[in-house]
Amino acid sequence: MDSTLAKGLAVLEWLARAPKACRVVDVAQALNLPRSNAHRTLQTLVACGWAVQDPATSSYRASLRLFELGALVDGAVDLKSLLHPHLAQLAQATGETIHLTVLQGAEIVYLDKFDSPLPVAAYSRIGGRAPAYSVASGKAMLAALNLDTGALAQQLGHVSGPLPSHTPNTLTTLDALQADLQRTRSRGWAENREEWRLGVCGLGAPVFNARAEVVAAV
Amino acid sequence: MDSTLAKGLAVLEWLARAPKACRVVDVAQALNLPRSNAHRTLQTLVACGWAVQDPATSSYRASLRLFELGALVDGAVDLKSLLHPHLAQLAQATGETIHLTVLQGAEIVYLDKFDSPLPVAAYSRIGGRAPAYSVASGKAMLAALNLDTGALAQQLGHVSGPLPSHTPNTLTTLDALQADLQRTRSRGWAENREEWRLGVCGLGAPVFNARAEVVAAV
DNA sequence: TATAACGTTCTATATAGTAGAACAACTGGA
DNA sequence: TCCAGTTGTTCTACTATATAGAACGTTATA
Repeated sequence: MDSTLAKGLAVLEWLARAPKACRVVDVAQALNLPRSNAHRTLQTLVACGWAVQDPATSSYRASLRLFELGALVDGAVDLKSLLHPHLAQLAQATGETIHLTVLQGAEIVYLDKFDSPLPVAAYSRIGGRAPAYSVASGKAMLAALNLDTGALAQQLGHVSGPLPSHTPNTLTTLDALQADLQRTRSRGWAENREEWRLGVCGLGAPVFNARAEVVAAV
Repeated sequence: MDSTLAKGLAVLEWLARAPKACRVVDVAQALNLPRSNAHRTLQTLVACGWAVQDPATSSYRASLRLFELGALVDGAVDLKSLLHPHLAQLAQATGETIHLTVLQGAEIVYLDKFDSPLPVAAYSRIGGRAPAYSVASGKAMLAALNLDTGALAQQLGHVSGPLPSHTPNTLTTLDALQADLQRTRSRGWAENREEWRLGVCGLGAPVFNARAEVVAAV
């Protein structure tokens, strides 16, 4: 394991997640590095075009390279551009907020989004995450995977005890979740009745690829 | 300069740009690395969550982390703070005055500005406005919008007669403007040859968001 | 004006990555 | 079925390279 590379990636991620430009000391403190070390790592990121340094304040930000390459990541792009017009149509026809998500372990990641013209609290963001077992799209994918309880626990990284509760409606046991996933399979779509955010309900349906594998959800 | 980090970033970029999953030899050949070296770098990327390895073929792909962080860069900060360091760099590299503007109907608004060290008449200030059809950044955005003459007239709030003239060089007819916008599109950038203030020329380029919509100009 | 904080540079040291070989698993022909 | 070639992964000696700490000069702060 290249520790220098790991350190550089950690710095890059820190820069990307920082709400504003970071100075050398900020990075050094956040990642427990000597100042000289953080400085050299940042300079390397700048030299390689992954970060930019403000000449005035000499503070650093993630560059647009991250955004540029992120947009290129295969699968995300294909799926997204493929489904975009269909989702646009769906959004227009229903007037509801439409999400396109993929499953990543215990969480879903929002790939694409169409905001409803109705005034609804925006709790999601493209690139954002949410627990798969508490949102409709996540449950649609979990249901389509058709896992037994052991595999389901592994998928969610669950060891023991109740699942974290986000609202009074959250399903907090694997048994309750499995029953819900069973209903989802027989019904054909997933439901979220304020299990993640109070006041927010949703319907979810899985998206399959040519080999009938779940690749996303709407 | 951390060569290990630079190498790792190069591998990551290669993965992101690759149309399909890459094997160790692919990466090794592409970047002129020993196989063992490429292998360790890829393993580090996987361990840090920036790449995923297909268990079946043992080939590698960029993970969604790039997409996730890229979206963060795009959405978390406003246009001005996002572009500020890049514009600072551009200002320093060129020694010219740099403007960041957005289109508001018939006018552009200056969002950000870097003054040239050269003695140039300061005709603009942040928050100030100028007629879109007479400055380079405005024409860059108008060109990117790709409007027909009717829509262009509406955008500019134009009813009839010649457009207001600011210098002898100002384009005063919609036809002349349309021809200039057509040249702008094919050329890729906009030019202002003393059309707004005598003695002041400029180049303009549009700034697009993730959905390829014009959001600003430089 | 004095002091602290910070960005950057420098250097001795040892850690950590490098390159090459070796091994095992797999592929495709003959 | 056997053999040769390709590839993923592991191992090892070597040294190049990142590290940590101090030092320097500059910029904020009291």
